[in-house]
Amino acid sequence: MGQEYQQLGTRGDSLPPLPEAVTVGGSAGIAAKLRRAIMDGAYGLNERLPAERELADLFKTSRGTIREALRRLQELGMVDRQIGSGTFVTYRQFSEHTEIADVTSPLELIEVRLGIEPQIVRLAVANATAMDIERMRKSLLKVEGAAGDPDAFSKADAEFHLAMAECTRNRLMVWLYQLVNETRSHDQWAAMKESILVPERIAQYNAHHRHLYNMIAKRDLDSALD
Amino acid sequence: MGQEYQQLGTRGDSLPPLPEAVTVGGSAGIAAKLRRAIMDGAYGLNERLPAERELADLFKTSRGTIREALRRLQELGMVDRQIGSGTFVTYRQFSEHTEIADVTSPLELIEVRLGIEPQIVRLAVANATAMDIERMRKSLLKVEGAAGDPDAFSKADAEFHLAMAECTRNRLMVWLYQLVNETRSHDQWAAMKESILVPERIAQYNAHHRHLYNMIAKRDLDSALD
DNA sequence: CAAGATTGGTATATTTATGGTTTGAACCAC
DNA sequence: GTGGTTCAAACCATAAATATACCAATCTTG
Repeated sequence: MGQEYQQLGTRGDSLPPLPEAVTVGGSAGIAAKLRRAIMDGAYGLNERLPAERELADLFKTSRGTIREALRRLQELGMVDRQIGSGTFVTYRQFSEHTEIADVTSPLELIEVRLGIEPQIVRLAVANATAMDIERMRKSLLKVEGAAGDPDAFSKADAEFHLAMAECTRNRLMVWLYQLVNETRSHDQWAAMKESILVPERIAQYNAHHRHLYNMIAKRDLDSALD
Repeated sequence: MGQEYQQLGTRGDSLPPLPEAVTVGGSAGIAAKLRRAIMDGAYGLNERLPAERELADLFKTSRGTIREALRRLQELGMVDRQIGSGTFVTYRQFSEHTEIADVTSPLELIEVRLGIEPQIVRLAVANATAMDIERMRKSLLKVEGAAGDPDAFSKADAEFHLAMAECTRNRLMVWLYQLVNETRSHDQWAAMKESILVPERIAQYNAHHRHLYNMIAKRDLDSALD
């Protein structure tokens, strides 16, 4: 039984001499190595670590020791373990630059959306092809079919409006609208979704959707912008 | 499944002998590979992916695993699946500013700009602070001073409209408008600039600018949207 | 238009992989 | 000796992957 971690006097680790001092052996040392690996990004957020038995083989130690090391990481909140699945990283590297989506309030999103959509309708009425309208029709059916599930509705709703944006045949417009949709998928909006998308509101939206579709399909601009 | 974490050296106390290991097996790995393929353009927009049974054969896995992977892609909004037809890509590569800018025509840019600006004016009238208006005034003076130089005028014009966008106090709106401005700085637009920005047209624009400024400064919505 | 083929959707049972737990032995520092 | 740690092996509970069959919508072909 090679007990290689007993050389307390000598630092076997070739990493720069950290003030944390000598690399200890056993579960503590393994925990430190794994922690370092996670913080260095070797394992990203939500990624799975090797199974306990594999780690035991890799570190030439027993599974019990690996479990002890993982238990420490779990107490540190760096990993989450799930029976039957594996051990997953929950540590988030703080490299994130603040995305616009993270600082956009639902009100700002609605303001932009309301501002863009009338122009989308105008251009859609003018430029939509038969294929565009067909795609829009399918999206309409899908969103109407998802009226019972707020989550599915939200997704289908985004798809419908995107299909409408594509009717403009304006790539920049499609791109802008897609960005708005992406923003919509973030935290604050997701939190509001449940409370906003009550059946009554969904019914209103669906009526509006069908109205928009009919007007674009019939090329009736004045009515669509009511 | 079969991922062999190669045993490196048998150094007793080595650096973390951790597996490179991004290759998570199972559905997660399959999903990652497919996602990569789509984002690399191997499958374009609205293109059909191989059938589930084919993919299962390709990846040497079961259909259930393929379905799980596709389900993840669907949740990411990258694919759409239709019974009897297949799985289709809904992901658009236009996520980088540079790419969309290169394929946007001046007409598309104008369409978007005309669509956004009325809403910007509305929100600006409602939300502008004294400081915002002061900044807008300075930009107005600068753009009026650059009337003789098409290049300087174009730059100052963008600055003026950005100042107006900032009057909305809507970060998403400002962000969108910045993107529009960035797009405007590219080749096709630059080529047209010389021919479009004749003195007469510049005078028209400047009159419009001053009108917008006055209306926002006076909080006069109806008049601004004439 | 009708029939067969193709495709995604669903269900079920089996196998495999993984973390959780227990037990017992060996070793070490105190 | 005592307590703590490590090692080793076995077993359990859960989840994922596999394998198979069938259904429903769609497409293709005659």
